[in-house]
Amino acid sequence: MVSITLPDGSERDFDSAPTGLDIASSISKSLAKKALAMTVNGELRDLGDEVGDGSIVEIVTREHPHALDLIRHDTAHLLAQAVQELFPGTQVTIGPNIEDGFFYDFARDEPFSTDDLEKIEKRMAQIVEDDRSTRKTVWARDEAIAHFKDIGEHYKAEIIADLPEDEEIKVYYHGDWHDLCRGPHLPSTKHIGKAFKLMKVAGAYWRGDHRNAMLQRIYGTAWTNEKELKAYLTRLEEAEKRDHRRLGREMNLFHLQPEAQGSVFWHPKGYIIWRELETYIRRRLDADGYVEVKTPQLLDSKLWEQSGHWAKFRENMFVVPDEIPSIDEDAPVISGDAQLMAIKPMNCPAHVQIFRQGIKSYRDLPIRMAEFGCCHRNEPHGALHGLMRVRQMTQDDGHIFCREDQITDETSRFLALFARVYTDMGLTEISYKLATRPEVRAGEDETWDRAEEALADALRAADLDFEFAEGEGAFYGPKLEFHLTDAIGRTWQAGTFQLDYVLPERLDASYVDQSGARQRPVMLHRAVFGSFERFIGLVIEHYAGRLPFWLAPVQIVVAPITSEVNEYALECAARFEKAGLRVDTDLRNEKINYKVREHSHEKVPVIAVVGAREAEASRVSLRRLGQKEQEVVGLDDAVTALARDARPPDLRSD
RNA sequence: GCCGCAUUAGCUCAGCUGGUAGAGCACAUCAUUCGUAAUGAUGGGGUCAGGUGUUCAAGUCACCUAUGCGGCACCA
Repeated sequence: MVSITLPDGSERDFDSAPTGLDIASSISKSLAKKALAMTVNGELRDLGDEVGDGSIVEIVTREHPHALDLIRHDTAHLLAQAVQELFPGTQVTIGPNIEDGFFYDFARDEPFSTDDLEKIEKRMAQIVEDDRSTRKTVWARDEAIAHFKDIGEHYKAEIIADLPEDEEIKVYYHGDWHDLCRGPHLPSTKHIGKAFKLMKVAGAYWRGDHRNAMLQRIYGTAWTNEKELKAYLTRLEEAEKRDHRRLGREMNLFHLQPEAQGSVFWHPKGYIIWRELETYIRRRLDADGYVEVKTPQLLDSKLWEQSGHWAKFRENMFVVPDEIPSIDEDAPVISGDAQLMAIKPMNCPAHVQIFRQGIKSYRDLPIRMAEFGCCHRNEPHGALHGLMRVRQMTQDDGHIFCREDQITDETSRFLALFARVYTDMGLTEISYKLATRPEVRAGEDETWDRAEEALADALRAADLDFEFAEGEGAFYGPKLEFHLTDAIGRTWQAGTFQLDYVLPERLDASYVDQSGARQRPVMLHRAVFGSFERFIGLVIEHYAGRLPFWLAPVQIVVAPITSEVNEYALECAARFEKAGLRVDTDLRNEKINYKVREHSHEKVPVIAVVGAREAEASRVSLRRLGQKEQEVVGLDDAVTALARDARPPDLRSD
């Protein structure tokens, strides 16, 4: 007798160990039909698995939270199956689920075209129609390796060979087609449904290593029903509309061009956002005890050799010979024995140079040194992306030189600053990561233990949920990373906080302690925005271009209804401007509908419409972006109210 | 950097199997003075990313280069 407990607490008895399907059938016929898989004591399993006595079993149907993952993974198998039927000789590799879908990597000499995707989709639909049933088999390791080698699936054979010794080697059949897989899977292909779509083809390295062969990755999405699929596709379209590259052009904020790839041309309107952010963060830093500095753009390569950057990042630095180039056309421009300079890719070594001037006492610490430092990094072409990944960037950089016993306080202090700024910006969806020691690193393990623990403690003290990014720390110390997500779902690091014991050593920074002995300070690298470029990109996308009033490049447009009141419109604009507001007037001979439409598209927060009635009574009709209602108020009141609205968040007392 | 795709007017895009460029918006001019998301008419504007080749003939085919896009790798 085998006894099974259902989620509602009821028990069912079977003569012998039942399968999930047996259990579902014992409950109802319709449940057996709908069943996709089951959980046994909380673990997701195949419906065909036998269940032992005393287990708690839940039948998983399409409505179950696990269903979507199952469907997506089955769709990945479906894709692989269709590809191998249509393109014999193609090898399968891996095909995991990802956010909103899945991918599958294939090894094939010919690239897949967009037309191929359509063909593959059709074949996938056919296989679903065929309702091929799933069968799980367990293989002996050697047998499995030999088999996959035999059928020309060398990547699979490699995967099996690398599986842990105790791992069961499961091969799933969907009809005749089979694949190595951990499972579980749906009972048959028909359960996948129709709500899937292949999205794109891309290259990807085998095992994520650029030294390996490049495979062809097909991305797809799958949902439990077609309505969800449609909603997802709509979501993608909407996301595209808030892409900062598109809004940057539409709102005339900035542009990029081939002659300066990866470096931004900031237009007047875009640069207003920059300036507002800069003066804002400068006030925040001043208030938080930072001193601001400015350091050279071009520094001798010797300094970079000493700091360790030359060895690690030489390829990504812009290097300049310190000599006058030859004007003789036949002679090489650079003689070859010139001393090399590098355009700074970061500010830290320069800040250490300032720290090193004079003798520092333990009483001087911490020193919080800030710089809006313009850095250049020769990023690979394929990495460049709008404002998010550029070659010239300005960091809101800062380095805190402190004693080891001050690390915890300084970390907490930074987290508090960070929280204030991001709250002010309206950015709430932040993911926190603690990047720990990489394999290749400097420093003792004990030091790393202390450093990682200090950062983790500070995060916990600030009550922040975070995840570990194992092995992703810098070579000199662990990092806190603060990530934001862009319109198309990619995450970008914005702020960062890094502990560094190495650079002070390499660049010989020291202070004098209470006993008069020289000590190494700890260096904390930190940025709140990260870079102005990326941060502005993220802010634009976060607000879909509808920036908060204080950041809006043009805050008010005064639009007269007829030319009769142009004078009055100019007078209003002058008043707004005098109150420090950024205002435009639109005196064009156009209908008010036209003007409202256009400035709404430009995402101007307030349109002040004036006609004869307003001019008569010294009033303005205010229309806020996205609202139809208007508010007719006296000009004086409008000026006062809008000037109040325009205050940056840190200058508001109410 | 790697794989794939793209590059046509300021923007968004047509242009079938090669016969020598088209729309909408924008812009300019004129008319219109019209109360909250497009007034009408007229007009100007392109060495079809750059280069080389195939061809009687190339926006269209091939190759190279550049840039962009989607991924991958990288990211102090």
